[in-house]
Amino acid sequence: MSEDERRVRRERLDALRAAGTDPFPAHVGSRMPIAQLRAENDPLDEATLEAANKTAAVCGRILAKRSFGKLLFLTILEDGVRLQMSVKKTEVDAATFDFAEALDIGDFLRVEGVVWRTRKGELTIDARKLEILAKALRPLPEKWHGLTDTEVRFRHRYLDLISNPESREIAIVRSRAISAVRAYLDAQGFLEVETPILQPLYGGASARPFTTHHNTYDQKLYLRISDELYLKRLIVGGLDRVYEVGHNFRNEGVSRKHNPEFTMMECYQAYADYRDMMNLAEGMLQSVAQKVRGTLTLTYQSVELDFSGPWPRKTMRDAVLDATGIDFLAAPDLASLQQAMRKAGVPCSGEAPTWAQQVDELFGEHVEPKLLQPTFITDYPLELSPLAKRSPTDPRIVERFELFIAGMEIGNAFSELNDPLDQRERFEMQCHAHAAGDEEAHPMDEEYLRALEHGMPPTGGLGVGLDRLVMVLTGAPTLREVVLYPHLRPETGVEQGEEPPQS
RNA sequence: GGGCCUUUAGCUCAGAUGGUAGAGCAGUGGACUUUUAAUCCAACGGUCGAGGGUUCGAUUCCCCCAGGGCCCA
Repeated sequence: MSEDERRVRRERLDALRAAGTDPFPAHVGSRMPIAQLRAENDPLDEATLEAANKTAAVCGRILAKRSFGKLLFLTILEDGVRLQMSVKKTEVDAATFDFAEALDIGDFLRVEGVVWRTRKGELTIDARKLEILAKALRPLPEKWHGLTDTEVRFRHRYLDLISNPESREIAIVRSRAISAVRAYLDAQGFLEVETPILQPLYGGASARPFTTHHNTYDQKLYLRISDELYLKRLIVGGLDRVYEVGHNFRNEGVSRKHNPEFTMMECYQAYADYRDMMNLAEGMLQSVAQKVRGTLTLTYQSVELDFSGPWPRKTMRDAVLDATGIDFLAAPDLASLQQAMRKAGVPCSGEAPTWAQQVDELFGEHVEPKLLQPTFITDYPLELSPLAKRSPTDPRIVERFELFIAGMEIGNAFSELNDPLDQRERFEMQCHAHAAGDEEAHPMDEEYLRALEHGMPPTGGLGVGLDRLVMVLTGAPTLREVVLYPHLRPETGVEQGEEPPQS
């Protein structure tokens, strides 16, 4: 019969209980964070520490154990910082030494002891008193190679966070970045609000929704695909600067840049337009980069990104024209645009059903991947933007921009359409598109129209994809790296609540 | 959804033109008071992702399914 590690650990847990020690005590004695202990003692040399003979107590999880018979070294980890501890047979009683020897990698403990420095110069706490804080029944991933299996890293993110400091760093940067976004908006007088995630009607973006059901009301509900329409109703209500940070849900596949649920910041500002939103976006992202990375020069996949402004602003027409030689405004319908593409030698999938979608495809294929430096692309075809205000100079386009960084759409903004009659027409256009097979087309929203009919001031709105922003800030190659729990298919053949054999 | 790759011990990985498999780390026993990927000795550890087919025999070849990755839509 082979040794089963979980059984061995379980037996040790039982032995602790049998000896009257709670392996999961409720209270933790006084302690000093390891980071603080290091900060105070790292500058001190061996002789100084020996003369000081300082006592301290720290807590942490055991990462490694090196035994020398009468001397034991353990490496513990607390809040991302490591510390070596020693247990000497000559300095503790026999029971404490045996207890230390029976500790497993992964266990949490509290140690009180004397701070010293080894011959090799390692700051170490020499135990006088040891207490277990929590027993681990499973081992940690391998100490040298760590955990690399992507699937395990995502399914058991806690192991990833322990094993891979880069993953921990991403989680920390993410949190700080989102805090920095909030701080920036708060400082600009924006009010953070919360709007429904469960909505009777979805809207504010082109996407298919998830559906769910409310039992007691026997009501069909959608998980929101954006916050937009509810936030703009608050503008109607006189909350002139509002924002929300939250999850949106879009019923679509997973890719390097997509997860079915993702985090978005949306903000709306009364008496502003999309130009104001450009300034806001630029200022916000510069502030975030400076705060969390301490610089306006970032490196993404070995490309240096310069966040110092002003960021280039280019119309979609010019961007497509420069990349392909095609002026889509001079080819104002699908047939002439596709003819222009053939003439320019640009491959045409022939799948785009409308002029605007052909423009979108051209842009997505030939322009977007090349937009590495922060760039605002402005003036989108009206059909692609049913909630944006028409350009006063060209009725075919709207006052909208998207912000691109590292070849990804990071932000989307427009001068919000506040003409209820125009908005109704746009919804009707969307309904026709839906009837013609565009499943992502926007549904009619009478409640929203009603709010607009009461009057909405000129308003600028901005959405920023925070997951992608964190990708840019951390250099992460995929969105899954910056989402702690990315969407995965259900695992097959999972061991369910398996009990180790009882002794 | 399509193409390619991948799934072997708890972890990181080898491997056989078909004869049921190895290493390092972890774990176990032993030695060891300055290690930090500790070292040394010994024993232990596997439904080779699931199912089916071909075969005397499949983890290996074929089919199919599932998970994961990359690229494409």
